[in-house]
Amino acid sequence: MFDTIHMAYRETDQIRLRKDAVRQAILDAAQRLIGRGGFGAAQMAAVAAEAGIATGTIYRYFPKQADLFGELFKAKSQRELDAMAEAIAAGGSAREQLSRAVLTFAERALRNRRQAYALLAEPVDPQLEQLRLRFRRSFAQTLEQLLAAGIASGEFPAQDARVTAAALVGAMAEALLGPL
Amino acid sequence: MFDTIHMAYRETDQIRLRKDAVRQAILDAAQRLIGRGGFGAAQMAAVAAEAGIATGTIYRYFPKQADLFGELFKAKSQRELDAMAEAIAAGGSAREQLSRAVLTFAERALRNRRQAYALLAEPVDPQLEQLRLRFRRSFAQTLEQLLAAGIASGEFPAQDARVTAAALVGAMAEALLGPL
DNA sequence: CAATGATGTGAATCGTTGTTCACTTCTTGT
DNA sequence: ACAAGAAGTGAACAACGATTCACATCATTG
Repeated sequence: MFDTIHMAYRETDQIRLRKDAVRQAILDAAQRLIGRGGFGAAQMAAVAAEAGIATGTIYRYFPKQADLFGELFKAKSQRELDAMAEAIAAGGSAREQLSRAVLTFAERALRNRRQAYALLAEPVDPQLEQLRLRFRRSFAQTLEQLLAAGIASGEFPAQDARVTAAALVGAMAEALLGPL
Repeated sequence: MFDTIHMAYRETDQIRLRKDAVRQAILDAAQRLIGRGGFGAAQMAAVAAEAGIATGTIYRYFPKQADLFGELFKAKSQRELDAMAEAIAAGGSAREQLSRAVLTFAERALRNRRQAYALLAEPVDPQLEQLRLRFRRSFAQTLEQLLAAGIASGEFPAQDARVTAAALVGAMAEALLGPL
């Protein structure tokens, strides 16, 4: 009885690698579908089919759809935020920085319209909407800093930088809504 | 056989009045619920309960939920559009007109926040989203005319009035999103 | 190979709302 | 009172996609 105890199974590197690959395959599949048809096209069954696995398998890696979407949403939004920050970091006058920031945002959105629409305006469930709001605030804060610097240096007239920043974010989004 | 033919029933004024009252009661009930919790709180069953009638009765008056919502959406949005037009019609310089237009919009939104959120940003089904887009365009067109006049008179610098108008609409909406 | 424990599966289930419809109730004209 | 037709009812239904779960399969170690 006691000599048949088996400490069988523990995760090996081989398995860990495969699991990472599956996880990535799910993310990639979802990304492809979102890139083509927005979040609406990325139903769990469709993602599974695109990834070549069963629906249930997704749930071994992401407890909820919102977790899967959230991870992608964060990654993509963060990339846009970084791109804008980089555009600003390139230096120049506040006016030049602001111009580059807005232009960068718009150009990148127009280069990947479906994704931009998904990130900016597509109806999503509350959990994602929360994320979207947070990122909008991040964009606004980035612009707000820039504005504040411009105001301090006298390059921009005195104004409420926070409101102006929010207005800029809204203006960019709305002006892009047509083309998207 | 033939002497028992009854031309019974035809709509009388009494009935027409009652039907109008029921229809209005449905609209009022929906408006109250939307004013308290947005479109999401105005499920058909809830509207019926609020109006004191059965769910099915609503469908005697509105074939689809979107028809009910659409009628309210149009009425409310049109009122806001009219208010903005009135603010502009009060005259003055282009700058003054623009200032009044934006101020009017913001003040009215802040006075009825839940409704403003419902009209501006709450996730809704595609048919309503279409309406929202159309009204956003109407607002933009109103502002665009104003901008064009200001540019023609040399009061505003030369610019693409259409883009600026869309940006203004977006800026107003986004800047209000925080308070809402 | 056997035992163990994990991962993979996908059909069935669940939850949520809008919508329907067979039936009841009411109104009208004879 | 009665027949005809309309309005009112609300429980049942439909649609849709996320989520579950009992089962199959695979990997690991003694």
